[in-house]
Amino acid sequence: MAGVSKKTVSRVINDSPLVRGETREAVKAIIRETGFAPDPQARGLAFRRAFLVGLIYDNPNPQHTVSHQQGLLDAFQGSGFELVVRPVDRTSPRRLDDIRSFVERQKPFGVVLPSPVSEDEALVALLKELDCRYVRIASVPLDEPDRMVVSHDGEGAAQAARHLADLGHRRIALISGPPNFRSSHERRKGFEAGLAERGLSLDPALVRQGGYTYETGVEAARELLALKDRPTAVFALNDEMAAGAYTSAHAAGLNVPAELSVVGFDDAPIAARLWPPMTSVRLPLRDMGRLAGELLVPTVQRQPVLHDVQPELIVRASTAAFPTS
Amino acid sequence: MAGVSKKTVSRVINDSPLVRGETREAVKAIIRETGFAPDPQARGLAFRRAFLVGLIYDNPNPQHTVSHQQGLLDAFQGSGFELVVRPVDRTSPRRLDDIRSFVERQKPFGVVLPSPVSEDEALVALLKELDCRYVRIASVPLDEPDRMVVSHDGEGAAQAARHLADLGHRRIALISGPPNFRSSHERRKGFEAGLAERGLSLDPALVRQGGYTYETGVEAARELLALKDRPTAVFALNDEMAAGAYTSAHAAGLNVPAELSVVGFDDAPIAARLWPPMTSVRLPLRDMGRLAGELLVPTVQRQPVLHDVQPELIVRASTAAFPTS
DNA sequence: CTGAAAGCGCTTACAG
DNA sequence: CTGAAAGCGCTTACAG
Repeated sequence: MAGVSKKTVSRVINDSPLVRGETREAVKAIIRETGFAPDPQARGLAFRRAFLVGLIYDNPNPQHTVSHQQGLLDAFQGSGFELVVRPVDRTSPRRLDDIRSFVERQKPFGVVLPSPVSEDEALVALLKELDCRYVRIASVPLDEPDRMVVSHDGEGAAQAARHLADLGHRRIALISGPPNFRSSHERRKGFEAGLAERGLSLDPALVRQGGYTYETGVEAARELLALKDRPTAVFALNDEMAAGAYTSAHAAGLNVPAELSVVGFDDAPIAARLWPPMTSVRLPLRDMGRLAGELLVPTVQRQPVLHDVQPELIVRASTAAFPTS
Repeated sequence: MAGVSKKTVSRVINDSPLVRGETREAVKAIIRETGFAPDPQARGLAFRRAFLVGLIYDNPNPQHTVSHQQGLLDAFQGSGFELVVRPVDRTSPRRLDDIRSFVERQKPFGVVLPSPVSEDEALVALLKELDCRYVRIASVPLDEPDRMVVSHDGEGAAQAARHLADLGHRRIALISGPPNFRSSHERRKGFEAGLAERGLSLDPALVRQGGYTYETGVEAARELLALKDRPTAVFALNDEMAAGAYTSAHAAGLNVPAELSVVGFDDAPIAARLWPPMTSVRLPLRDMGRLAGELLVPTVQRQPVLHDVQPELIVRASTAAFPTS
């Protein structure tokens, strides 16, 4: 009803093919001049689906959460989608009811699930039942490609293994993660594969299970360093536990890296701030968030979307040749 | 039109006083049985205001962001409000346009501004112009009480000062923060006040300005430790810079705490993971978020809401008596 | 204190 | 390819 027609505008906004190119351009021009922006509430009501994307997370590492948020927002740039944040307790049985009521009430456009929530098959089943789109972020493919961003943690762990092997280490210890985290298995498998490439294998006596926390890292490393024939290098499956290994090395009076090389995983901010600065495997967390967002949200002109991301070993000063030359 | 009437339900949900107690209870009972939940989209459309609260932040410390989010969600528990996340670049002139279009389009119920965004008066003026409610989180009152959560950083810094003075330190250095952060001034003022209580004063020769980053902490501490008459203790106005002080102490071959006591501010996760574990001032970040949420959102039965929160010095192993007995 | 009407700003079928 | 009608699920005045 403005300079042009009236509810054809709706068609233009929603990219309906039933509009002549001429008309479309005219309307677009007006929209640009006016700075018109459709009301997301009204649009959502009519669509029966809100322009919100939920981030459902349960990660002890705030860096992961914030980086994923950043990446998702990179993807939503100018799309009109908003990011809504939903922490859950993955050990709580109430989590399913929480998510059910969130999805039923808010009718989000979709949700993204970083690990370890992405590994919660009961939650994913619920999402399917509710007909809610989702994208999972995990270390390995767990779903059809359009619903996955894969970080290949195993490859990162393999890089760590090669690095330590190439430095001459032979007695290499591993502090693993909790068995209910998929990433823990993938990182371990990748590490063993990397060692195998160099003709080495993991000595079961040099493996301790941790829980991805600082405290469990302290304890696991304490045990390892108390061994008669102690390891000359240790790979911890995340930086929190690697920081724990530093602490136990200090407590045992061992110098890092002269007497013990340490490698972590995550390249959290702490890695570069410990002394000596720690070698660690970096995950492109922000990119992972961005890819998840691109997968979830339909953008007008989208390049072929990637589903994979590659970890990278950041070598700092916590690893040294053995024997010391 | 159900067991009872029909659009009286609306009145009940919105706590209108124009409903008889009896009717109200009857309707509430039905609501409870049915598990009925009003559609936030439709409600928002009619109210011309969405049931979303925006968190507008620009904080380099992800722990702050995530803890504030947690606290806000604690407050929104069961209220039907959702938290939408909006990082901004406080140095970008575009930030005002970004926030303007966010507020105009989404019509959020309100926004919360943690520091340093809370100190951005141009942004606050914009919010007022747009008639958008807000709550600021800052180290000192910057606004009327109902729009403020105050963390009293100065008091935390004073505790650090007293602690170091009581340990016998006299040559105490300060690594300050960037001048455009209000918290930097407040922490410094509080620190000087704490020293004054013990009859001490800050020696200008022992003050260096940092930028709240690890790197600036490294540099500031390097200079301080190179002084002929070097300090025996250093207070850094955040943990990132305090971690930098550890690094420079290592580089200078100085033992913490035997030759240098270090105190940080924030009690970030890194504080407890450094070696030796670091003494630091803790801010109750989650509580701060919760209070901001309670201030913003009208809850049925609300206790008198607090606007203040108190920091607490967490003493660990980076501080020791001087001279060493 | 409670009901019938009109409207929030969009969209989806339905005709032309 | 484009317009007029009905409806998304709620709320705010307006009468009773």
